[in-house]
Amino acid sequence: MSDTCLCIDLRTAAQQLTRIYDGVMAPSGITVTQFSLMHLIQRLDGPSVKELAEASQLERSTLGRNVRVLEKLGLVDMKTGEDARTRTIYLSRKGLKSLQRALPLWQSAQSQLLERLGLEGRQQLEETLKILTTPLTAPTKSKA
Amino acid sequence: MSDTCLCIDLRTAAQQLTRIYDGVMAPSGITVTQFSLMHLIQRLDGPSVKELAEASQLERSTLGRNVRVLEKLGLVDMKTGEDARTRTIYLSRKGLKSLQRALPLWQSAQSQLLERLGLEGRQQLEETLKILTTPLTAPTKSKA
DNA sequence: TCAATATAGGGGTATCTACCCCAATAGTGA
DNA sequence: TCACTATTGGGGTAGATACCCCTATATTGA
Repeated sequence: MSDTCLCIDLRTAAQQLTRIYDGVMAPSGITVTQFSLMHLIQRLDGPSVKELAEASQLERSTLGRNVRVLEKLGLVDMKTGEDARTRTIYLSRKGLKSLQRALPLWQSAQSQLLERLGLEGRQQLEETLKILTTPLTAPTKSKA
Repeated sequence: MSDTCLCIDLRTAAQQLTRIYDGVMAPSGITVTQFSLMHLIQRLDGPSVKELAEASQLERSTLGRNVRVLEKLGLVDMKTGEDARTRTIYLSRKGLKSLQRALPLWQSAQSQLLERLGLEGRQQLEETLKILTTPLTAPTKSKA
């Protein structure tokens, strides 16, 4: 049992969970990945690529490409910010509608799963993920 | 707190964990993804693409492409099976050496994390992932 | 036997992801 | 002011992933 790779196990579970959410959200026309990104865009209210990347914990270039997909789908718009280097990202009208259409579907999947987990299970999961994503080789207390 | 998407949380954690493993395993020259695939190839002792895909829970085409990367790196070889439609996959000498070089590194990362989790945490995680990846029941599909 | 069906791989295409590097722009210090 | 540095996006490249569909090869049934 302990010979299966924690990392691969977690990744596989995440992929399966993605498929579950995507299945539920299919009628909305957007995936859970897109949904969460759009949700974040709405929250941050016109973030730059860098800000959105940090908030989503994705590489700037990765995030940039993901946003471009949304842009191609007409779900978000971008315009140059005051700082001419930056590009601010915001939902288009169509994007907002998609987000609103997707919200109850996401809610449905999310709440079913939360219910399954129970409050304790949810907290345990959160704690466990924190433990697993804390960098290794930190030479215990005090820095190098 | 419960407003963060379980799916995205899990995926993000898996990505971070992948980076952790990859960091530890870097000296071996292979990633944790490649490691686990090669490990599986060794275990299954010359699997077909389909068999390896099932064992790794990946799409056939996905798995095929992943194997091709390993092949390009000279880590695995393939040859046509008795059934001329199939291609059997096995580690090359170089692949075996890489795997052996990587094993203690993987072991190191894995055991450190397992220790952090504790036996109970490990079992809880396993249970939680099972819960999260069990398909949802059809949400009373009333058309539309 | 041989046509109909099923299976195995793989290509086309697309998304998500990351790393490295470059150009444009902003900020800073002499 | 102006050269140096830092920041922001984005391109190049590449891996991992999935879906759809095609070809080659079995398998099966009439």
